[in-house]
Amino acid sequence: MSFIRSYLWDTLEKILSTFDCLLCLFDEFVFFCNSCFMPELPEVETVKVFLEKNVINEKTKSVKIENENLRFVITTNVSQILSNSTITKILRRGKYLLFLYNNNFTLLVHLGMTGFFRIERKYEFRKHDHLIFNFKKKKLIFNDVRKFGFVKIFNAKEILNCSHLKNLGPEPLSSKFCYEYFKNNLNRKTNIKNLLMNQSFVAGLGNIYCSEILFRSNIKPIRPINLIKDYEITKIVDSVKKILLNSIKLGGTTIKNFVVSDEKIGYFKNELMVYGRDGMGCFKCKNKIVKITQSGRSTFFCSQCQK
DNA sequence: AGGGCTACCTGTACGC
DNA sequence: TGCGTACAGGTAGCCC
Repeated sequence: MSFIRSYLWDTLEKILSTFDCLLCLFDEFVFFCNSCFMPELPEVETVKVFLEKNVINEKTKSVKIENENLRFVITTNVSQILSNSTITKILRRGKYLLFLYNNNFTLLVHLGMTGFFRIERKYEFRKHDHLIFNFKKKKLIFNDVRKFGFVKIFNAKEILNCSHLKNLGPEPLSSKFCYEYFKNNLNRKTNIKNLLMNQSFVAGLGNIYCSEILFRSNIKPIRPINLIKDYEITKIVDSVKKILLNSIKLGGTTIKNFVVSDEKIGYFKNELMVYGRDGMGCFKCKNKIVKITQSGRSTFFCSQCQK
């Protein structure tokens, strides 16, 4: 009996300590989760919310550059400019993050394919750490395995006119992205998937969401845009907004499940209807999902449901 | 002018 | 087991 009691107690203690440990690492788990997938608009928005909670009004004591060789070399003036300044606001534009500082400088951040942030009280080096922001009681670390991401410093006045931001199309969740805007921009010679992927047409959509949006709209990704009917424009605009909003919402809820249940799956993986499902049955008609290559990128669709 | 292609990068999966 | 190769994708920059 005492053996059983002791065994149960040990087990309970183990479970509790694991749970406690998981809770402590909650913020890190959030970004491991993100790092499993390419950051598109909803993921960048989730990162933005995380940063708002953790680094707003925190004075940056110093910035250490562990490795300056990202997509663009990190200039040494980044650490000089940001030391002893305070982040007052975090903004998102498309897939870009903007850190606004109280000294009229703005740090432009792109997560690339695998970039993510984590917060630590005591810094522990991990492979592919590139940048460490030292605050009074914590550290913000930028890690990027494939180095497609970058950080660049700009004067606040120049930032909106920089080459990365000046040609970006409207935010898909804004009222600017609507039927009229879509209709007035169909004078390009391309197909619907490439149009949605084009950041100058609409900012923030990536390869995964484009496949999903077109499945929801019942439109084949290779369709030339001059053959898109008016009612289909409405359908696409609607799908863009619904899918993005749903994904942002899920980003905030199922991560908790991820932590508690320790399932090593991304939060929107369960929601994917076509992406990565080639050879498998369509959820609507059971027909096999097809994978093709468009402009060097994989596209997934159902030839039965999408015309 | 603008559309299309490719390099960049590294971990992972797979075949031999 | 171990090696080689293909693949994944966001963006800039080049080419046509």
